[in-house]
Amino acid sequence: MALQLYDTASRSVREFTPVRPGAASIYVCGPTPQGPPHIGHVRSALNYDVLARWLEHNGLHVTLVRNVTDIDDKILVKAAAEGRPWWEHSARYEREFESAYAALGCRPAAISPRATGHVTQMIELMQRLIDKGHAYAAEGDVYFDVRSFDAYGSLSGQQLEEVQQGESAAAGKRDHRDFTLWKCAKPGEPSWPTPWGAGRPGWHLECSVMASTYLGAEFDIHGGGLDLVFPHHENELAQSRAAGDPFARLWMHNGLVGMAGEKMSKSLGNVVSIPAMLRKVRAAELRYYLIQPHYRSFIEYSDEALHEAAQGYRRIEEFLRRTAARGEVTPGELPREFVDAMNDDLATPKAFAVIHNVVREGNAALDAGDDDKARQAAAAVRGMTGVLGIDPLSELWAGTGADDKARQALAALVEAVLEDRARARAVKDYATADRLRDRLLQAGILVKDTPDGPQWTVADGR
RNA sequence: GGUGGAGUGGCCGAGAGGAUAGGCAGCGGCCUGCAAAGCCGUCUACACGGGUUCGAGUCCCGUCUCCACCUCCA
Repeated sequence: MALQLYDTASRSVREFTPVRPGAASIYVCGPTPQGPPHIGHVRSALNYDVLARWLEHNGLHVTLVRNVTDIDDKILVKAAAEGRPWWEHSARYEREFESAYAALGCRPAAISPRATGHVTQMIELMQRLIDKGHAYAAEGDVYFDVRSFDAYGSLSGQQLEEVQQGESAAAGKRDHRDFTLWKCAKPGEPSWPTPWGAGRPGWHLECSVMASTYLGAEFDIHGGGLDLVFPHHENELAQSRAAGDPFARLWMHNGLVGMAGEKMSKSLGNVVSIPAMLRKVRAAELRYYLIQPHYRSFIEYSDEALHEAAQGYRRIEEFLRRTAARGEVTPGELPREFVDAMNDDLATPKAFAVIHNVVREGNAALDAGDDDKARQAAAAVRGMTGVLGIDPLSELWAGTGADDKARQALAALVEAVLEDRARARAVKDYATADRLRDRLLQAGILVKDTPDGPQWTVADGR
């Protein structure tokens, strides 16, 4: 079965067929870095990271572009309030987004272009739209004429007549639903020269321009959060199509993350920061939590659910560690059911069920002493978790490598204590054995006896 | 007012006309010096009211509740 994806525009699941055979081009709406990222932003990035990994696993050369809208009203307002330049403000939070993505194993995009670096292309697009009668300049602003484009509303299913008052009414607008392509410069605000006067980009224009600059006039997938369908993506689509570009073939929208019945958002202030999350669970566990539910479903954040996810991850991790203790485990082939699940609109919940089934079979094999079967299961688990970016034995999550001198020293000390304990246990001196184990525990070292001898980990206290 | 989506067992979360999802937690058992892990077994479901059908979480109609978007948002 080939990959099927849900397409917002056609409201149906469609087979993915790339514009250019062997390659996949994806444009994802990234952040407007006006403040620190929260888990909703990261969820979005993670969903497309999983998509990209899956496409690559299927042999496609993936080009993923995630933009940064580095100028907008709020950035200007907040920067001014802090008495800092707008570009410093957005650059600072852009770095926070990038590091949050990286912390969760989200691989970098092919490029993360900034809106302000593409003003030349914006001017070109506006000129094309004006030439075709789809846009007009008025009092220094440039607007898109929504009534000139019949398909306006097709992506989101909005009927033009029913759309309520959009952006704040402006003097030069012909119709209150027309949206702003370019904003006239105001005193003290940054601006760039254009044939229609100095100003700065409106929202929407930057994405049309950056998508076509890097991916071409027609590309495979445009993604973003569900809250961007209208008006942002509707407007992008209108601009690009009206200008004559075929634009995205398929539109994907990820579900949002909520708290206490409301969506998490900067404006509501009910956000959970990434560093705060990473004090509760490890990065791989947070990633597991965010990608296990289907990407289109709404996640109602809760500590309990987060910890359950962490438990689930640890179960997989335990199994792999246990098996690896008996011999090297390398990533192997993916079970058919896993492949089918992923091809079915990235059905990660089913994919996770497959992983856990194989883990259980592998654990049973270990208990039965069937190491070959266990190793096979572990190989499959590494393969599956690898594609999802949560392989506990991967370099990314396995912890510091053997090159870490402090860790080596720690290992030597712990092993020495464990040897003493083993001697005590051998003569059934359990009082001494337990005292040694408790001493390690006090130092943060958790010891577990397994059929393969004692295993120790640095307890994370979670 | 318009548009889209959701209500599943203690919790999370799939599925979809005749079903062992999976995880976490609970209970019983095995294993274990203890602990942990693991294995086996097991209890709580499908918002409500009608209807279609031999048979409905699954289809149809109605009701209720919740969420998102139409203002910045991933």
